[in-house]
Amino acid sequence: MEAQDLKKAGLKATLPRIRILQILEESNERHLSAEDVYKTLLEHGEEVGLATVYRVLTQFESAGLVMRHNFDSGHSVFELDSGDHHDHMVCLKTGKVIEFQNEEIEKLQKSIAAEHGFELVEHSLVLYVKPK
Amino acid sequence: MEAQDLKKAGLKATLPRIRILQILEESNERHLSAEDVYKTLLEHGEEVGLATVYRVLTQFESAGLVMRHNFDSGHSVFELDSGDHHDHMVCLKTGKVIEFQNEEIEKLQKSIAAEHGFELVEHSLVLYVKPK
DNA sequence: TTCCTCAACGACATTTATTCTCATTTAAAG
DNA sequence: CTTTAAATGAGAATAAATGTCGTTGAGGAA
Repeated sequence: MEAQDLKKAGLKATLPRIRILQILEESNERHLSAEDVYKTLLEHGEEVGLATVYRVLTQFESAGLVMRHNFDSGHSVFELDSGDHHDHMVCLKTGKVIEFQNEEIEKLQKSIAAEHGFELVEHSLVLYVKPK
Repeated sequence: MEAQDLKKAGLKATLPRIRILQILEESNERHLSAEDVYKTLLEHGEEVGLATVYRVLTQFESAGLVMRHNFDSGHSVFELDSGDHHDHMVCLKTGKVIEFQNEEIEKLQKSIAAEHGFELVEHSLVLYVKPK
């Protein structure tokens, strides 16, 4: 039923878009770079250009289907936007990414922004951790 | 007295390093990209290569003299490490960067990491805000 | 279903941020 | 002042991402 999701998001249901959406859904990793997606397409024998992957991921971001993260790696990674907001913890040893939620931190952020006369639009919180 | 700071950090006190340190200290902006530093050098008529600017900033980071941030802009910015830890708030309208500290958020982060069996090494928290 | 049109695509050139290479220069120890 | 390893400048090289442009195809119209 992916084609419908695309139409709802205002995007024509083209083959590259459907395939990329599938990869994001079915991948073991929740966080994929454009290159990751591209390589997976190639492995599946799909004929999709790298430029298209970048274009489509950016469109998905605008459409609210995926979220883009810039951890400290110098390139973007994307994950399906499941609606539930969460932050990330990256293990410096293994590179593993763990997601977490904390209502209290969210509240504090809003009040900090407000204290400075701003409204919080979004935020990025990444904890870099190592095994104890 | 910058030369001494460099020696203390284990770096030879070369002209490019001294100049770059000065620029970081004297700039109006606390957060400068490598390009920003390079342009400032050119304006001052200094003959320093761009590659050197990148090298020196990376060395400064390793030596703990500066901190590197990767906001959402696709390139790194650097600020002098004054020792006092703080997080950042970026205004989406003006691009202005405001610094803040919040002890409570810090504590929560540590306990979240601990809950997952990790030790917090460092973190990156950026609030993207707009004027109210 | 077939046709038509514009959005989307693939291939590849280009840009941007950054790093690498290597011949030359320089800080600072002797 | 000499020596020498470390640092530098110039420019080539790389990686991530975007732009260009001729071709293709999704999906509404006929």
